[in-house]
Amino acid sequence: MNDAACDILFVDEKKVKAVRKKLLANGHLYELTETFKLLGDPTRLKIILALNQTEMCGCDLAALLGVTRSAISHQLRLLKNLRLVKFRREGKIAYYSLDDSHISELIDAAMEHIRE
Amino acid sequence: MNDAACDILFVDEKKVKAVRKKLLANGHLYELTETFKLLGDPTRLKIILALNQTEMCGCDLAALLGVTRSAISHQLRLLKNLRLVKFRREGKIAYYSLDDSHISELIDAAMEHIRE
DNA sequence: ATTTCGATTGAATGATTGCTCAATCGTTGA
DNA sequence: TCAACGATTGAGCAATCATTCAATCGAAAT
Repeated sequence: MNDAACDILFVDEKKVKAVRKKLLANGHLYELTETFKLLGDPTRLKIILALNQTEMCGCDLAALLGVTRSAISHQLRLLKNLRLVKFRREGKIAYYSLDDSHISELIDAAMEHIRE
Repeated sequence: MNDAACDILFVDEKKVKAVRKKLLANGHLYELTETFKLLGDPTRLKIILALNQTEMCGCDLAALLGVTRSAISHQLRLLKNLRLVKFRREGKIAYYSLDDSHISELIDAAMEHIRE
């Protein structure tokens, strides 16, 4: 009847405490989640995969993905914040590219899982 | 004034077409996105990290993360669908564990990126 | 059989989010 | 100095999503 009592009574407390301790020992839990979250959107993932081939400007990316430049810009800001992409400015045009070689390894690892 | 005209006029069409072709050559784009999306939620990621340590039942996970068993069950269903976790039933209790060794490699790769 | 209890499911809801539109910024060239 | 144009930003909207509650299922024990 009392859920709290149930939890306290039947949970393997020792196991839970040990797992929680190790879980909290990872100080990068938040960044880890945010990184995966960024990759977990079709538009952003396509941006990443495109930039993994070659650097592109916002206008190119908008044309490639069929969305407005504004949408691309919003997403690129998020990707920049987590240092997934960087950019260089050439006159009016900003050319984007991947910031970190680890990212393609990350994607390769995910592909390995999908291929089962 | 006409955005469409702008896009057609100033985009590096050749580059965009080449990138698009390679992008479409990856037939697992959808699954790739869904996999990252699943990892990009704090509750689900903690479930994965916990199960990476040891198998646990739903009740343990609920106690560990401080949410209802129902919430855990909903998330586990998603994780099962994409074959990220599996389970064995022992009487009334279902014990969950990771389905695939690639997942911890995936997380390691993400940690590499975060550590910059 | 009936009770127990963990697991599951569906509906409802509050929060998050990805997009577009409109306005503005910054750099270039006339 | 002004016009052009790609990039950026903020507001608003529609859609998605994570959670809880309540009800049900299924296995085990009495």
